[in-house]
Amino acid sequence: MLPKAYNPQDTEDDIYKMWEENGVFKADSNTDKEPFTISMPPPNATGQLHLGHAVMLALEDIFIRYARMQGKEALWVPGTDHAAIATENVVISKIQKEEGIKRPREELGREEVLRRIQEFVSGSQSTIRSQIRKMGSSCDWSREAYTMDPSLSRCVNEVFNKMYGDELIYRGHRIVNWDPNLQTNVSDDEVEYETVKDPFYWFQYGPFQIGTVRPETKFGDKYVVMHPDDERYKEYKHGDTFECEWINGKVVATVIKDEAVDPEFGSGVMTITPWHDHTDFEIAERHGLEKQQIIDFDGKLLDCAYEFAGMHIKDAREKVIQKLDKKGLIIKVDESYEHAIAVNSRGKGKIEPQIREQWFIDVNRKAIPWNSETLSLKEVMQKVIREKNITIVPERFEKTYFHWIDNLRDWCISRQIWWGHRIPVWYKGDEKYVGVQPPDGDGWEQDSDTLDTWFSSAIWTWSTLIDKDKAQDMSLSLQDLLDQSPDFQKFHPTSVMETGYDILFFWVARMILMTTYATGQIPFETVYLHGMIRTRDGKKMSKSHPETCIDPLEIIPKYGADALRMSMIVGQSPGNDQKLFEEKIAGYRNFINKLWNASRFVLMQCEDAGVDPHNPVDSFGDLSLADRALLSALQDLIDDCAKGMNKYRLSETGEKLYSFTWDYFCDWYLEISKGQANHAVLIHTIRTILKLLHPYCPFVTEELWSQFKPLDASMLISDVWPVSDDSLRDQDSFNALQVVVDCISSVRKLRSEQSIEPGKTVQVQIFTKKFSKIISSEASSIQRLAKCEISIVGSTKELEKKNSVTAISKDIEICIPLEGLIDLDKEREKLEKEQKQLEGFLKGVMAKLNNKKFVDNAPAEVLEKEKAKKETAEGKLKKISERLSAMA
RNA sequence: GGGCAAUUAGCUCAGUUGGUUAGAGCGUUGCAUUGACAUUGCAGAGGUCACUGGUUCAAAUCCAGUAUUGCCCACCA
Repeated sequence: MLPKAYNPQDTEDDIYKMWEENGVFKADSNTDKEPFTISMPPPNATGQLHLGHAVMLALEDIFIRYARMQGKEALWVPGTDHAAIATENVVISKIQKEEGIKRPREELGREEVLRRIQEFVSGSQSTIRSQIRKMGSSCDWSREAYTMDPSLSRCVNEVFNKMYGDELIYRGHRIVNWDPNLQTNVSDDEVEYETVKDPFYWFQYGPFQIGTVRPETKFGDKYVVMHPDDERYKEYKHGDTFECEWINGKVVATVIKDEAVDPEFGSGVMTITPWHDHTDFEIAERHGLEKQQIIDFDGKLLDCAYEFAGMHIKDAREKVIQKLDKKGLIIKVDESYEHAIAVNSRGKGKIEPQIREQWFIDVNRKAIPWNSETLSLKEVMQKVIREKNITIVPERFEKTYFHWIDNLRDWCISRQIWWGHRIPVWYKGDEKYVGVQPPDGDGWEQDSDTLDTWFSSAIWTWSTLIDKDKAQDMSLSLQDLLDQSPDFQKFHPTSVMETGYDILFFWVARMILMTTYATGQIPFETVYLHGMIRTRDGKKMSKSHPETCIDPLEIIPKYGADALRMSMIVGQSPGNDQKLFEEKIAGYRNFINKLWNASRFVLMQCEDAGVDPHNPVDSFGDLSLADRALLSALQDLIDDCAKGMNKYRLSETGEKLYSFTWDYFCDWYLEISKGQANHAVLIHTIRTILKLLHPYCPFVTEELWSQFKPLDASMLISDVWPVSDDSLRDQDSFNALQVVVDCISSVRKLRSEQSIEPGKTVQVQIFTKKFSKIISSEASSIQRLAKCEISIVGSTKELEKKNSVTAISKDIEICIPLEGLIDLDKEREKLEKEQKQLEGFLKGVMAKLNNKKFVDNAPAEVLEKEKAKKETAEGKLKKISERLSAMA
């Protein structure tokens, strides 16, 4: 016998082990079955699973389990990401903290640092692996991948090489977002802005007044820029020069007219620092101006600052101001100026733009053959979405996506860190070699930079499917590798890319770009974007607020993975954030337990009746009204689930399953069936519910399945998804049961209104013509559940006199009118109103159906629906007019 | 500055091409409960669907505007 309450801790690990040992997660590339593939967004190999991962794992596992039960060849590829900057950052500061080494890179050297990082990553990976298992994720561990695996690294180099060959990758001196703390540059997308308050200084610069928050960068300024249409500065011509007193003596300045200057801001004149500012850089490029480096890569001032040289910019500001003030060049200071400063999203170091030689991907060069055209990467990215080759759920993110592409600049892919894929370019003197492998001969030195971590992530859907042995054969080209990898051939393109909307740009857009370019295949059919999980106050969950922060590793032992999964799925709609708190999880724990106990009850019933719950259900025998209604509702549930799952409406489907199981099956059917159970119906229904619920809560359903599975069946995870059976559909019985339900609840209500003692049986007269048959056949159930004795009175005459629901005597006799007790005027009014509405409705539907454009364009399904609407409305209308004329 | 969204019960949220009386969970109130389950059951209270107009036989749903909140992108020295 099962224990009274479900304890997930007793079962979950064993069940996962059973699945894994039986190889049910493992997909076969050599099969005729339709493939269904998901590439798991690889967690960073830096730490622990958090709720963001948990929601991702839950969603994807539901998709995968559903597909698997539908008989598809379901493959879910797990893996981890080396997370270049994030990981290096974590390990470096760990070394600094734990070993007191101030500059680990300098002191330990490249090899040792990489070894330390690798060590850290290995530990982290095994933690993550076990955490993914805890969630019940049915991913194919035999195909586990890591962005730094040899075969994946090979793909990285192949793609780099191909792009270089197509002149889509170039090296150039550009202004980049330099982080002096981490000694690397970061991409535009990794830059965040923080609002700070800084004094805003006004200086006299020759005849002009200029404003700045950063006087410490102004040493080299020798251009003044203004808008060409600015009337105030008409007298100054582009190219005019003048001499003026500045920080370190006199300088010669040149007037530049450029439209980038906003005449409304400040005095409409500014000086520029092209080496350290994006806008200034662009202005300087346009006019061919000199660029001078003022700040070095550590954030210290260079020689051009004379007496300030070597000083950190943080300290220089005050000193520079003092000097300018002495010279009388400061006009005024605005102390409460607010502006945004750029920081690195990794580590929050302040960004100091610098000009450096970097590797870029050219997003505008037309180099990709596409049908009959040649497109740029940007255009490819736009095209696949515009032409609906990929569906984004929810759709509105398409707009955000296009907006991002419109603003997209060339992608800087080189990073000055050590952890990651080293750029596959080698130098010897002035010679340069680009290739997948190092060049032959001595004296070649590889580029010291590594690639942006998103470069390898961008090919994740397919680099993980490349045959590992084939990848060692260097004689094969990239195309050969693709052609000769069975997994790639079978499982790519993938079916769904499920991830958080926050990495739509970082990752999803780049996968579309890189994969479509490199393989000619669009990486996925659907992008499903989930929202962030927030605390009850709507704040981001972060480790700094442990009191409101929910840690899946604490929740799972307490409530079970199933409950956690359901609490994250139900109530979450794609693309929207959700608030999660413990009470909600407890609610689903209760649901799991309810399912458990319902099963326990059914098992008891079977035992009492000597029925083996493993029996096959071939026929149901005699069906009661309740049985027929239940089976009918079950068919609708099966259809709703399939529909909901196919449309990725997981929240709605989960809710339906919840309410069917609890409200209908447990609270009604099981109550009614007490004493007169149809075991075949009970077993069939439980089995169906377990199947439908399996994707949502795999552990408890698998555990219960072992109690109910037919003798020849195996594990639930690999069982077949239910299909509805129209012969079991019985709308009349379903409606009739509603009458019985109404009847019981009316009696209960009256009992409570009349304050009748709970134990006491009451007599109830039910006046009804239409439902007398149903009620008499279900009399025993009603009497038992409502604790009453009923008598059915066929005539309504007697009741009409009373004209209301009445307790004739306080505790003896109660009348329940179900029909026949009608206020004629009210009824007529109601009917007329309904008639009017229906007529209007019909008019609308007819207009649609007569509209040729609609009929021609609408999908068959929609058309059917409209026709059905029309028919039901017509039927209703007919009935109403019949009733109305009968009343008259 | 540009864009995207949200506003529904005390709280958290569903509500999909406009269609009966706007739903759920939690909380709350009353009652019940000794054989599936107190991780329970039954019943109830609680809503001007942010506001103002418009379209329609019919609007939480579509349109316009207003207010508040959140997010994304860009960024001005």
